Amino acid sequence: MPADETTQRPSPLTERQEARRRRILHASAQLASRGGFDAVQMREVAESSQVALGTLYRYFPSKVHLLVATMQDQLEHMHGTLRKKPPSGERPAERVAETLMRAFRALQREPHLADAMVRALTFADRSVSPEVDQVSRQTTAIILDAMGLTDPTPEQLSAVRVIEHTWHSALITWLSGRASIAQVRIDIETVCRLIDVTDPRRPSG
Amino acid sequence: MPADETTQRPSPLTERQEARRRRILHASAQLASRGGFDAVQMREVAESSQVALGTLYRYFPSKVHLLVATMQDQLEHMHGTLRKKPPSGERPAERVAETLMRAFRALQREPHLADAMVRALTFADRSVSPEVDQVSRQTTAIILDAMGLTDPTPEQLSAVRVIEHTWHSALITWLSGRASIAQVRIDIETVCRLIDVTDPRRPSG
DNA sequence: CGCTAATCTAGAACAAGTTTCAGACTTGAT
DNA sequence: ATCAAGTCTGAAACTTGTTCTAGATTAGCG
Repeated sequence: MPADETTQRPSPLTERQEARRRRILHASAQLASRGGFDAVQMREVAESSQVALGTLYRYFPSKVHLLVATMQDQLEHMHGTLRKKPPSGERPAERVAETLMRAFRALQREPHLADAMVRALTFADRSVSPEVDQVSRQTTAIILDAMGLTDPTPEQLSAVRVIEHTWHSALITWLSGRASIAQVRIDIETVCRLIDVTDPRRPSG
Repeated sequence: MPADETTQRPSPLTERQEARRRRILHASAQLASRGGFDAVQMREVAESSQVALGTLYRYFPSKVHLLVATMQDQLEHMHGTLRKKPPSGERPAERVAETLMRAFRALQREPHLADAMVRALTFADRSVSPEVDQVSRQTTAIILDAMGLTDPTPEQLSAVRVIEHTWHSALITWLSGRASIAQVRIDIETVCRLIDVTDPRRPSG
């Protein structure tokens, strides 16, 4: 597969560039933690990461790109954390619900950061598709991990996609104050039933 | 229930005010149809609806408010259209999937308008909660209509919420070019299986 | 009709995302 | 060490959402 402009691998960064990138992502997460999406102001990110505004834009071509990259960063971290303590439920549906609720609790500890990342993710337009896709793949991996599957059927993949849809949208309703934590939990548990329905070992699946 | 500031009924508008409001919503939908969220620029909306910018902001306190109101408007219209030709499937799950696919086809005819409305809806923050809630209630009504239910159980309501989550999020993935029309259809059909699972007439529900 | 409060208009001003540019600094190759 | 190409900086400019102001218009009322 030839590398087109949306797939090309980033040319390797020098040490200083890598350091700049990390400073930027750190500043972004820090500002987001304080006041959510609106508090991440590009001039402030540039200033607190000691980088010129133009440079910030060279690394991340828009605020949404920056916040989606911040999310990638946090997700990787979370996937690592989740791996250490695998979910304890017996049935796959239980394990997935447990995993998502654990992630949800982590987000509740930094609601502003969650706000910034999730809003950026759903507001992203086509120019951010590759990055958003990457986040989606990572999320899929987390869910499949929890299910204990390495070789899902197309039906199961569809169920996983629906779970991801529900996860994102439920987060948004919670973040905008239209749903309680309890309601998010119920919705997650409800959608996880699809895992049972699409389990090929089930007779009626 | 006392009317607080978020619930208070709007004082009745004069005829000219009603006309202004309609002109604004019309201009908003028109610009959105051309170029989506970005093409709805407040100065342009004001100009093409022959209203001063300040007046536009008096009617709709932000661009997101305006677009969510535009969505309310379109949804009402769609609910009316859908009522005329009720879905033909036998099982509730089929009828809901059919209804949503019909709505989806309508959106495909105006993808830019869909983009503007859906992006506004998911980007809306707490200040728009009442309006977004209204849209959500309207969507719930459409789905319950299709199910043929007037008295849903809490479990069924949860399934409906999950269907709405999937609907919004699947639309977003389609609008941002990350999912095909076929994939949206599959996701809708998949999530609609929850209707069977939560049907109280089923033994294992 | 004539008054008062509310509403509307035009336009300036402000805020934050984004772009641009000239000049200084790094990097990599020779 | 030196040169060319690429990168970074600081600052200004531009765009679009939002706010503000002063004056004109309108609506409701006696």
